Amino acid sequence: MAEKYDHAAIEKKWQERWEKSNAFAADDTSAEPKKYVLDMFPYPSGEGLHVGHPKGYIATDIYSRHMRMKGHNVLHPMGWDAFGLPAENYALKNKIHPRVAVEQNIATFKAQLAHIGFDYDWSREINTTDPSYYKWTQWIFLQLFKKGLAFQSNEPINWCPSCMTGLANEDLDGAACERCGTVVEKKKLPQWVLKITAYADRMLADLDALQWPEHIKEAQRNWIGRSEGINITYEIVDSNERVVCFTTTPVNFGATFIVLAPEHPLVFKITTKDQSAAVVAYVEQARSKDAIERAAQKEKTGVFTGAYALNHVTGKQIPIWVADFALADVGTGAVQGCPGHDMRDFEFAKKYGIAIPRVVVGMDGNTGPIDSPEKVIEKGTPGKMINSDFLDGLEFSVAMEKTKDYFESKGWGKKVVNYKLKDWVFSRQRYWGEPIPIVHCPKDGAVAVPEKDLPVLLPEVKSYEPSGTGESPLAAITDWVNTTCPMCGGPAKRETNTMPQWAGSSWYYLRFMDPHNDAALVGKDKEKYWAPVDVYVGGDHAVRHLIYARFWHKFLYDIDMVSTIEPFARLEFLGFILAEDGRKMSKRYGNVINPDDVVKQYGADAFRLYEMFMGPFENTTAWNTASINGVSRFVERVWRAQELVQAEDCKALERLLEQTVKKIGEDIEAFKFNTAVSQMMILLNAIEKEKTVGKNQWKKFLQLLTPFAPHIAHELAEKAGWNREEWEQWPTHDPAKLAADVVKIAVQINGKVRATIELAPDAPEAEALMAARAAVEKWLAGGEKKAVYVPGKIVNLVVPDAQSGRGAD
RNA sequence: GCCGGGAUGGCGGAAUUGGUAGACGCAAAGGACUCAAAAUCCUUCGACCGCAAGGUCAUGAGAGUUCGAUUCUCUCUCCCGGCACCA
Repeated sequence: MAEKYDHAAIEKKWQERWEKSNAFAADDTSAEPKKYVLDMFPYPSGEGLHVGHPKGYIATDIYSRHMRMKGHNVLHPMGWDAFGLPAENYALKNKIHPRVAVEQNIATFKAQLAHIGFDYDWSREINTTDPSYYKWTQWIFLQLFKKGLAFQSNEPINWCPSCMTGLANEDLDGAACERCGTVVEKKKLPQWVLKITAYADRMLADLDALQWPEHIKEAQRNWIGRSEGINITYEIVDSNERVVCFTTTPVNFGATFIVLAPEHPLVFKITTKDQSAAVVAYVEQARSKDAIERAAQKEKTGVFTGAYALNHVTGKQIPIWVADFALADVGTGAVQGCPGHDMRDFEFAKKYGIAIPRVVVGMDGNTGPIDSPEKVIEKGTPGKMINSDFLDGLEFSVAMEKTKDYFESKGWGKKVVNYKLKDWVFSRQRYWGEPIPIVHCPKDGAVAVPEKDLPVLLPEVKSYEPSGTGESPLAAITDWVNTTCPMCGGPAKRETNTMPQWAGSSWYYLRFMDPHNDAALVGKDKEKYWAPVDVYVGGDHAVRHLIYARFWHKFLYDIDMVSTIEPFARLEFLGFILAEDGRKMSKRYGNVINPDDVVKQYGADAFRLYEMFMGPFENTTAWNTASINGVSRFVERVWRAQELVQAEDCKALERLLEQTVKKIGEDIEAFKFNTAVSQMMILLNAIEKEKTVGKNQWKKFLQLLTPFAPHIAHELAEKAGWNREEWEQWPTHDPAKLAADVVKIAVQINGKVRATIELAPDAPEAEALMAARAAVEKWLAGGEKKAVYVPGKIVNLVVPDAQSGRGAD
């Protein structure tokens, strides 16, 4: 009897050995095919890792170990995304400097990871808060600035009164701060903004070719929110002003009013004296509500400005209203109301007694007045134009295109593409971030810090609490703020805002290719060798990180820093692990499971196998401690099976082994780890049943097991006496050995299985039918109408209905 | 409301993409070993009828296509995710 498997000792032994031999260092020049396998790097929080975090890391570890065994040169690195609010808030709460907090948290995370036996190349470890790293984050900002893609703005931005900082649209959950749930306010602050919208079209178009999950691509498409339409310019009657309305559906023969958002700059310019008091009051009350309150209103409200615009095609004067259902930051902030053909416009017109003409006849053929919501024919539904002069009889959608052309030819409008995506508000009024490398000079304005002076170091400071005034805490450090202008040498002040948490993670995958380069963010040779990331694994971040990184990458491509148009060729989405109670794992609920405890009790190999065996990789699944027993038993049984190894191959195992080699290779490639694990269990079950396994067969089995359970596999291989070259390679399967001599074939009567027979997989039809009929004789008394034979699969005999239902009774 | 993804035993989930539904595992029940327990091993394990042989029903619901549907088509219900007074 072999001794009981001592996972603690054996796992420690191999982890130390791998670390000492630097076993997983990537080679920048190898001629072997390269694979860059990357996890979304973690944010080292104060809570430490819970069992959900390593799930993705285990998957990439399996994938990359598998690739190494197949002879690939693999880059599988790890690093830390450590700037931003969570670290700063943690530091404030615990009264330690964020730098110290981050150091401690990283140490914790790293120790936890070490126990799981990952194959990271730690020589490439990076940390976004390291000056040698953020030097290049700042460098990218400067390039954006030089190309006019980073600019200053005074537009009102989202301000979280609780986090005391401005936020990008991507940082919102609806109208609330994604971090703390506080409803954001609009605040006018001088901001740095990145022109991500300049890349909207390319980010949209290039999605198609990516090997990404459909729901992520869809989320990005929704977020970019492209819509084609036309900006129509209306003359305002008795005024020199004009109002521009954006519409995708110019049903202009039916346009009977215009609505301005309360914040629209024209509101007070065009409001007549009589209406002034009402408009002022309306705008006041609209401003007092936040976006959520406004959207929650059941009824449309609005007030007439007293002004009219001229409808180009009907020649009629149409009233201009102010209403809060028009949103200042959507389109042009002004909408033309076509109440017969838009539900929202209909409600508004109905309430305020505005004309509702019909200009489209829908499928119901109804040509009467549109007097109830059901009769509204909205865009996207089929219909024909009516009461529309030269458009009459045309299909709705065709007429819209024709209208756009017509308006453009008349100079009344201009076709435009509108995006929901807004430019990236890039300033944060907080301490723990990359300083924005800009100097403000009274003479030269905003001046880039010369590249040779990078990084602009984040100054050490005693008090880094947010001021809440819209000024960064850095503004209080006068000897840091006061500097000289790089252009004129005169006195100037540093930019005191910092970059958002998402800056450092927008390009980190490039730094892993060349982490110690002091002359460039990534050397061209290294970039060409490694790019793009072959497989990127992570959850969440469907929009923010993945859209920001794609934006920066495309910009770096444009300035010839990278050679691919997309950073991540393939993305595998990771389903979360919930707590046993079905809730999110959180310190707050006290339901967190620490991987350290699981590894201690069951071992890293069992832990790894369990997380992969839980279900499909992309599924969200609840942790179930009882279920670990299964994989834990599996590990113990593997250990015991070494006693069954004999010199001679076991014939009975041959075909199953071939199938297993094939299946596990395919499953790893496809990220179907759950079925791969189950296949190994099937093979082990067979080995135990046969009570013997050939030494060569055992070797193959261990090779298949290595990516999943590397510790025990290495230990058993060592005990069997194989050296590294001999066994650290992926087994191949022989397709000829996959085919069976005889297969079980189901015999169906009218699609119901009545018997099984054994046949050669390529048995001729006559033979198959004869055997089948013999097996189900009693069902054929009423005759046979038809026979279907699919070799190797099935025989189906069709009999008259009366015979199909009953058996012998 | 629009878009994307789902729904299979007590539970997690399989099913070669139209061919024996429930692989593999958990939990549960019975048995062996043991003074006992743990561990291990053996057996049972979708529902219903039946002593059994066997049969009937069954992949969210309902229709359809097909010799044959968890898989394809349509309608509906519910769940998860993205967007949303988006003009």
